[in-house]
Amino acid sequence: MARRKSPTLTEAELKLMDIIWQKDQATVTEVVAALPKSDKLAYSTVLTTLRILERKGYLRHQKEGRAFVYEPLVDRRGARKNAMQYVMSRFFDNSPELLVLNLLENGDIDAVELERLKKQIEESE
Amino acid sequence: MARRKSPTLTEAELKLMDIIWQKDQATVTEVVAALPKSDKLAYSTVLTTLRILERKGYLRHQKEGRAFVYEPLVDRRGARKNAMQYVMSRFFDNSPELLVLNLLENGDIDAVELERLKKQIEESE
DNA sequence: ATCAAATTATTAATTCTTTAATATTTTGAG
DNA sequence: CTCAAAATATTAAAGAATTAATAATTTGAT
Repeated sequence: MARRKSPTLTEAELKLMDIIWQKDQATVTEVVAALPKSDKLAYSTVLTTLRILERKGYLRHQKEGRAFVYEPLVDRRGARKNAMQYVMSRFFDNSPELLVLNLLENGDIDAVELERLKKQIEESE
Repeated sequence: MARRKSPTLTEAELKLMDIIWQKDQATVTEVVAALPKSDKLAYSTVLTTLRILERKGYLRHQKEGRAFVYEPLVDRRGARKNAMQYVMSRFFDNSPELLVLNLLENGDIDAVELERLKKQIEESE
């Protein structure tokens, strides 16, 4: 038997999604151009990965003029939610409270941020 | 060229880590026995995956009596931290505050939990 | 000391990911 | 209409993950 599809976006996939989110929509050529020169990819590489993203339901494309224009079906907000949902279910027993508690315990949030958070909580009540 | 190693624990890996965390340490046979009958795995499958986990630095083993006993090098707390670190860096611009804000906005945390959280924040100040 | 049971090691098949070379198709320019 | 450039499609190689069959080794019991 073989492995299951990755439940979350992989590194390479995420890099391309970042570009498309930032530009709203993009052709293959535009994505290639937008890659940081530190890690350029071949046109065909980008095309293949965009296809995978389409198969996974993160993108769709339509012919516009001569080229395919890719646009997100899942926006950044949605991807964030997916990622959090996964981590929450697999590491934090589906408890957002436990997750936040862990952040607090690990000292990942400094005093200033804590104050701001408290205010945010009060507002959202 | 080829893909990079998964930065986080994969599904199959996580399932086995869950068992070992829960038991503190375990032989291959014990892990196999502890698998839920809904998704049993062959002895050799478990062995292979434990080897991978060892290669990744999540486990180590030592011969104890006749069998290898595997024990965690990364505990649940550490794995949680790894997972959060990854999500935070890749989806939340390294901002734990942004992450928590998203949880609040998405309504993932109910009123009772919010109260409790506020108290926790006050305590940790 | 030998044998069978338990355990580990080897090997392998399948799928996904990542990368990219090359082939084919489309289309704008002349 | 023809041709070259641009774009897409095909193909593929190699690493990683997932699963497992089978081979080799170890060891406790008799």
